[in-house]
Amino acid sequence: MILEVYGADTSLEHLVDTIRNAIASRKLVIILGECSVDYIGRSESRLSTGERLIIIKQDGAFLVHRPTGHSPVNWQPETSAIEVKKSDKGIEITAIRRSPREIVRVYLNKIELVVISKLVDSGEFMMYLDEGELRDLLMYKPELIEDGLKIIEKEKKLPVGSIDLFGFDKNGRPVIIEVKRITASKEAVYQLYKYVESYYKNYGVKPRGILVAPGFTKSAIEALERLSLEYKQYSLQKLWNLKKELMNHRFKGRSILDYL
Amino acid sequence: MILEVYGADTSLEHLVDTIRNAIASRKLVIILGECSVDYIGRSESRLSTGERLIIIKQDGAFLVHRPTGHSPVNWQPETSAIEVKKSDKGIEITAIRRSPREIVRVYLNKIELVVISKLVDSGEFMMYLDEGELRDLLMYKPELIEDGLKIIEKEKKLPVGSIDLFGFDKNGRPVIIEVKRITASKEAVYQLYKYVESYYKNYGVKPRGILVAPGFTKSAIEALERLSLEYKQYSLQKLWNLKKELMNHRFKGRSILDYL
DNA sequence: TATTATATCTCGGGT
DNA sequence: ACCCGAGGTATAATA
Repeated sequence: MILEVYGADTSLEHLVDTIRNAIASRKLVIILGECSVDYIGRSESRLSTGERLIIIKQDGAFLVHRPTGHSPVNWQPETSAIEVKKSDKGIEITAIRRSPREIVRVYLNKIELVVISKLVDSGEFMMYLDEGELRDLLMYKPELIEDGLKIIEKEKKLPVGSIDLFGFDKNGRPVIIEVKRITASKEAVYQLYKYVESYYKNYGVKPRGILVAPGFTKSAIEALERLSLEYKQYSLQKLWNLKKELMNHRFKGRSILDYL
Repeated sequence: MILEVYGADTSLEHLVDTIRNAIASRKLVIILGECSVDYIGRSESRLSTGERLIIIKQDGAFLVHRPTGHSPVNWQPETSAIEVKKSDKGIEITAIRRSPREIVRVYLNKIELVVISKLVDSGEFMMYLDEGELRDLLMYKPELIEDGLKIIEKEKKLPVGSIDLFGFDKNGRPVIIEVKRITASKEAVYQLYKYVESYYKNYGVKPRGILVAPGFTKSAIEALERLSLEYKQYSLQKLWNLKKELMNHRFKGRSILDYL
């Protein structure tokens, strides 16, 4: 790992050069120092002086972090240019984004530490049980929602959007299913309602609408009852177990999950 | 600014102690090193080995950053405990959150740099022209939406949520206004529709619904027409000028904006 | 490029 | 503690 560390004793000129070169050669830059920050773009903001952590990532992502909180106070998700220049008081860094047109400018008046590095990271990131996977698992085992339910399509397109799962119940009545992976709020209910109405308008048959989630807010249940919609709670644990089971059942060397 | 810097030559035992103490005394910890990361909580993820930047903030916020991208690959917005222990290969850091129950565990097998600091940041952050401010400006100058419009209430509560602006047009017909500060999509239309329907049910009078935004997606305009709703485009620049104007008109030493 | 839906969304404000 | 809505949301998928 490349690693250079500069302290408060380094000359500003040298720091400016160092940071410029680091950005040009797509290195990671970490700065600890006192600064104020201006932002102009989709909105406008101004942050007065304080001690902060500034990070310029190897792809130009730009972050200004205060000492607390998960989120950066100012940032630039992707930059078209990052300008570094010496000002009379310290160093000015400007991170520019082309579309939407946005500018973050940091006025550093005290620099305590600059770290330059180059991280090598080819690690694989795997996330389990996102909404799509839940939907696929429920499609594979619709009896978890209701006995006799047959799912015939996922992500069925309607004029107003696409339905998570679509099928027919044991009486042959069409069923529209909306899946959520966290507690469903009334927003989810309106989403489902929208699909049910749209289906009704398009096909002339009133379908059942079922909201499937690990939990429901009170107002969601009220809305469901008011709109004559149904809901079914599922256990994340059960689906997780189902997934593990399916991962062990392989077909032609691939997990069954790949075929859903 | 407190500042301690430790390189790869520091003993693991000493690093463990240093990091533990830093966390206990609510300091900022920055680590550069090679690690893998596990996460279990609202979802589950696994990240295999690679070089990363780990940040533990003064309030316990925990971030693992890869060399690219705005967002951390793993994180904990707030922690109830952070445990640091020496393992056979390196250092293991576990960030625990109580509610929702979540755990992020980092297995560091190479540590290149540890920085401990304490940032002092009492700077004030001001964001201009968020949705609330736009709404207040439109309330002050409703003719920007329509001539003869009178706004009588903001954030009017309805069973299904609260209306941004409520008033009456020049013919005395009630008007429900939904304000967006970015291009409005069909979601915004459904939100407005929900309010219009709810008002109709509650008061027995069909109100007009106007979506006010700097722009509209094609499907938003389709939905508006289908649902007999109206829309009005505003110029962010115009509102920005109005704001600057109001900032200069002061009353009892305070900006007029404070009274809206 | 624009639009849509999701997110371990986060965060703040309300009840 | 839950619920709700806004966000400079970011991000990935899709048309």
